[in-house]
Amino acid sequence: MAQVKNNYQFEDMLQKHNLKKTAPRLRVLSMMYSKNTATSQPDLESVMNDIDRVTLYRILNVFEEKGIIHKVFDLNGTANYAVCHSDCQENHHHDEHLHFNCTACKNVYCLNELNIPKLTLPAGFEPQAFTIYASGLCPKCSKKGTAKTN
Amino acid sequence: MAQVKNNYQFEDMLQKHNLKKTAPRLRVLSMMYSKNTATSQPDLESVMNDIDRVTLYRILNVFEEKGIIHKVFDLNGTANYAVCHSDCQENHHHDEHLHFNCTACKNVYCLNELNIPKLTLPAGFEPQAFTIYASGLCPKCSKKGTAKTN
DNA sequence: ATACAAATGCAACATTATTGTATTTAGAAA
DNA sequence: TTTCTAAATACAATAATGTTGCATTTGTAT
Repeated sequence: MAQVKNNYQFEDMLQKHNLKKTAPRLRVLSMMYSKNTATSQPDLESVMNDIDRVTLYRILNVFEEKGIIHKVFDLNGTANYAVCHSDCQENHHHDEHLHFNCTACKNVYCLNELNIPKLTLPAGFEPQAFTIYASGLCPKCSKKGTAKTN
Repeated sequence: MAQVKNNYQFEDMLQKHNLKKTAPRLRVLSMMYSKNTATSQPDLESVMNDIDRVTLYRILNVFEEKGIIHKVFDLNGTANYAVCHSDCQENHHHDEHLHFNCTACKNVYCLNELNIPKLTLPAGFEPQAFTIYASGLCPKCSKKGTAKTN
């Protein structure tokens, strides 16, 4: 489920990160916290179409720097943005979770719960971060496909 | 090491996929087979700067459709292209390997050898493909960083 | 209430990708 | 070899995405 927060909490978040409480920022926050999937850049732009495109880019950038959201590219290379779970810090993201890209509805899910197995790389490679992408059908779409009715 | 092939083999590859043997296609093939890393779209364009940009896009697209190369987005969302290993077929890629993106030299390595552990997703998710990204230092760059001299 | 830094809005521009069409070319057929 | 045709390339135009600089507005500390 989506993380439910009210406007006061969003204002607190901004204050905590030394960001001014502005209407565009609050709207972006509340939009992203109302969903349990990442939002694509095109979607964000069309939903927030009265906010200047450049402003939106800048809001997303500061939010990412501050560890409020993280950026993830879907299988088409399109930027998607999702709220970070609690333990992200400024300039140090803990987004080593699995990103699931549904091939039907195109939604990107962040599966935080999943623990990523440790991988051993060939000699010489010094990995610092991992991200796993899976594609296929999400619960909603797989249900549709196999359901007797509909 | 890079897979070494000569021009005759490239011509065979094209013929096998019912593609005409043209100079631009052969040049793209030989360029990509000469490297052991993926090539970014910007790099491709600057190296192949006398081939029309649109032609390059179309060549990359058919090669991908035919299973000759695969596209991988690096951590910045930039498209990178790499030759597929043997068992890729038309419209059915087997690129479930690990992509290693070096944070220093920006190169993307396809680590085919590595076997990907099976992951269990939350109920309802029906994964069809996995890709793992790792970022960090590649052998060349990690050596540079720790070397006494240089 | 004022002042100032920060944020927004706007204009211009850069890069990456797509579509349509005329021209050229590879390869098959005569 | 020459001719023919579908395929491939080149070129022009446009769309989508992302960036930079600067003037204006706004949040907030004083």
